[in-house]
Amino acid sequence: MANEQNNFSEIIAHCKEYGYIFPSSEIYDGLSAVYDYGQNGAQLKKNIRDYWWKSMTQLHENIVGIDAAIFMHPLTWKASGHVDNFSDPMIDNKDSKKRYRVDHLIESHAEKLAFEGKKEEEFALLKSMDELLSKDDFGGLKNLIEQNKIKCEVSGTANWTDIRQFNLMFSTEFGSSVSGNEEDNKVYLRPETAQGIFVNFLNVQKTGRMKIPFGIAQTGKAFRNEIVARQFIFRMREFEQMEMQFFVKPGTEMEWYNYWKTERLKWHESLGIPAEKLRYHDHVKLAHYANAAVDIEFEFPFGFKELEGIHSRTDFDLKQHQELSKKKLQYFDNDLKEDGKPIGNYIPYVVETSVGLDRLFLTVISVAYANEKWTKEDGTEDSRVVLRIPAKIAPYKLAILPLVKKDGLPEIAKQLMNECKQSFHTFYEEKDSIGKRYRRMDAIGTPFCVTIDHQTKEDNTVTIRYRDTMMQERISLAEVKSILMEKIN
RNA sequence: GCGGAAGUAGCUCAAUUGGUAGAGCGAUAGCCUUCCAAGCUAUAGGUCGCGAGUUCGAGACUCGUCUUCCGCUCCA
Repeated sequence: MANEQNNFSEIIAHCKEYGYIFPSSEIYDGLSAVYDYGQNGAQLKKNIRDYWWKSMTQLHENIVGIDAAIFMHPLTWKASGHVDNFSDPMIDNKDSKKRYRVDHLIESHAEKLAFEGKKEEEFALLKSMDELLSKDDFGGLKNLIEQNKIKCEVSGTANWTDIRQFNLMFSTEFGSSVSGNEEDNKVYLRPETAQGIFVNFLNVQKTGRMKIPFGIAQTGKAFRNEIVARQFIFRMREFEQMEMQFFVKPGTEMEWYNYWKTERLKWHESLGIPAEKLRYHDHVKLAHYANAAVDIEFEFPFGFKELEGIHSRTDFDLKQHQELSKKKLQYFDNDLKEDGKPIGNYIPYVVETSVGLDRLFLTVISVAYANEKWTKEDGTEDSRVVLRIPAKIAPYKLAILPLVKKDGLPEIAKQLMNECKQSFHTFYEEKDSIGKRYRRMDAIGTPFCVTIDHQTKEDNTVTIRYRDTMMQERISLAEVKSILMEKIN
């Protein structure tokens, strides 16, 4: 356990040291639970995102991608339940440090009153609570708690903090003109990308002439005000999701749920994530919108945690949006029933796959990172830190290294670089000994190095060196590009 | 938010009882040319997290503050 913790700090340090991830606004001491991706991190993140996008849209002809705005009409979040379900007032007991939802605390006291036969007091308490809650009168609620001498079950004291509201969503002001009422201008930064897909369901279905079943994919930033946000990029306030909502005929949702459940696990394995580090975790307690839900969990250095969620969301979202927008969000199914007539209108059911891009990034890095030590043939110790990132998503695909920086070797190397850089990301380096340069490429996860030496000038061959095995072999200079193209696809 | 620990160069860490900051690695430039880090030379880089106080004098002592890490609390 201590070892794993250690390993995790090593990974975090490595990410910073080699341009993968920096704490946000670091020169100002950072901003809690916000991180920036550096030169190598941004490239890796983009490669993962592209890989996902391609596997969703290009490899499934019935899935298309969109890019909806982060700002959405405020009613969106009323419809989704985010406004009402996730902004409960909370209160802490100063002695036990235990935190309660204010309504839960008062309700459990009311139950106690009922148990004692004090029906009238119970009724009065609940009535005043509802009134105060609807007015957001936190001072009044605290008075109510104090008047009723409601105590913490753990500490047994009535030593309470002030009531505070924890909002899941970030809000900001919309429009440059200021109305008298702040609420009029209030918009939220989306806490999930899914709603951008739901509100565009009809636009995409009609303009793309999509037939059910079909999917809409999207990647993008989302924002959540987590109460506690730690564990590096695992839980951030600003993060990126990769979501696909799959619209199906009601009654067929379990079939598709199971399809995506296996499909998504296979996809993660295709990224080189070992099967034994992945597992399903079925939700027993379901969210208000779902009739089935499973997480794909990955064994992070700090334990098995959610990487991707697959939810059968029923017709909850479309139905809600239909109700609040007063627009019909239905699909006319022209497939024929047994009686020869079309099936007709219905609100589709939705199966969602939703993976955190940052979590996937951390997964890839966790799997890739290795601090290796071994004994050389002459008996001395040797070591290296290597990121075994799969070639298809590695930031740099190839490093081109002249063995020495004279005798015309850099010229040959640069010519090769010009030939390759249109096709894939290459890195050129002529400083320091060749071994040191190999180590540097290991540390940032470059899968292949090609070294130009004096023999190159004689027979047009170069050494290709493999990051994972440290093996090397001679190949033709002319074939470098085509060999690389083959290896990274 | 609470409790504990820690903040000195890019990284890892030093600096005797308070006397105006050092090393290794790394980086940069040059030398050497050698297919798996740790050869030679030179250079750069720190108002010791920030603010105040005590003192002739503070990296060190006191208070405050910020940040990070660990634990608890919360998490659709």
